[in-house]
Amino acid sequence: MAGQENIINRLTLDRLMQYYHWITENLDPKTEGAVSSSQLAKQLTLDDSQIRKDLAVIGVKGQRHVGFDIQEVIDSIRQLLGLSRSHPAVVLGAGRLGGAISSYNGFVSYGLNIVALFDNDPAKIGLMIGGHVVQPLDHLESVIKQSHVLLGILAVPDHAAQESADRVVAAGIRVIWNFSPAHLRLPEDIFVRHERLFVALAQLFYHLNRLDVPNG
Amino acid sequence: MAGQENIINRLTLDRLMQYYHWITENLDPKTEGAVSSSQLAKQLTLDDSQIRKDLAVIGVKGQRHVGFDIQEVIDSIRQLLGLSRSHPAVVLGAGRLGGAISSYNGFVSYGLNIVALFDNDPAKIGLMIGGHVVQPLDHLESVIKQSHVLLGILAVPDHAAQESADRVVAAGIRVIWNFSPAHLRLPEDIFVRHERLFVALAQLFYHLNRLDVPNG
DNA sequence: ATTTAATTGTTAAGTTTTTCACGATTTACA
DNA sequence: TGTAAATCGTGAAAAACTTAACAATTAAAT
Repeated sequence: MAGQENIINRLTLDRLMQYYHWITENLDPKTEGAVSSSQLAKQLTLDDSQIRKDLAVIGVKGQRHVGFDIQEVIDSIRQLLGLSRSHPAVVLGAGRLGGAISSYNGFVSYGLNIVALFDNDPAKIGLMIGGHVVQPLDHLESVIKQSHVLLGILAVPDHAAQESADRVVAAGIRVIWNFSPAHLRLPEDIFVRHERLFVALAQLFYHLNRLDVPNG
Repeated sequence: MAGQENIINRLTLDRLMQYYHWITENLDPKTEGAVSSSQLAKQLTLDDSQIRKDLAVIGVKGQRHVGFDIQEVIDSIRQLLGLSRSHPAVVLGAGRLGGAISSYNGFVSYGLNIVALFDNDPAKIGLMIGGHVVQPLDHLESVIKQSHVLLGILAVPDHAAQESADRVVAAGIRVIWNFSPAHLRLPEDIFVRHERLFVALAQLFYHLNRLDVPNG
């Protein structure tokens, strides 16, 4: 049916973002008109038909013997993700990780707009981190409402994560980017992306341990 | 064949780490003897047979009608990943992210041992960050060799990533945890885990955009 | 004009991962 | 003792995801 749109899955979205990033970093739409799936595949160590499928999902058509129009790929992904718009977000937790997230310009260039940074530690309140004054948690609800914020970024310690999540959801947040190790239990209509950095250690250590074993 | 061991895949390792984390944070082996797969599944929003299969992979047997012995689960995962050992690592990039990684105690408690933090910005060299003095990149090779470091953590900007990776590999690093957005091209025997935080924005923005659409 | 090489679009095949389903046990309890 | 409830272990089914394959087409080269 017309207009019926399937939800694009996580892996495809992640790869589309990678394509966008690589193309905008490495190609100039003015001098280079097209990019082929095999070129992208080689650069990103992926399968070329995977790339053609991903682009088909968002309606980008290639030209045979030529490839995909760079400007069209860029525009389509920008359109799909709203990269030209500003996406307001609040960050909870003004520790080192929260500070890093709040001040990283790479995210800003994609349209992530941190409107406030919160912490409940009196020693941190008032500090300037990455252009943001650290505010007390009391301000959370009013900021979320006034700035119509729908995205919450959690960079709080494990023990505070569930409570923080419940609180931002109650205040109107609908999408959460969770950097805490805690698994959050939230209503089904709240979208959560867990970053779970610590689980990577499992894979890293496992592979390190196998290096010693000759028969590994 | 005896001793033949299949490589445990990424998803299983990640989940095992989650089990370990949840159990050690929430259960006490002394007071609670066993944990059931359905209990874990409920807490982590997973399928219970998934959990039984993951534990079977590492040889942990449960007891019917009881569950899995908590101490045995903990010990087996610690053993598998070498969580009782110290894993020396170097961090490249003493920006906010590199600083956050270097000073996060959560990683330390799993045995990650940051032996040095490097940067090529003269303004940063000599600074104390999370208990580590920032060193110039000239020291990189000697530190890696002297401390027998096999794990390198990259928290450098996009444009410096490939060069940094090549350099640590040349110095003896075999496993890389890459926080830069760049896709690294390295020899096949070097294990790389890409963190690629920015790709999460694709999913977050996509879901945010769909909230507005009533028919989404 | 013909041939060659490159490239898409897409179907089919293959692989991996997750979920389901249920027999076999075991414990608790009436 | 017998019944009910809980739980594992595992094989089969389903779902999700990736890779292979190739006809169709196009541009470039000769």
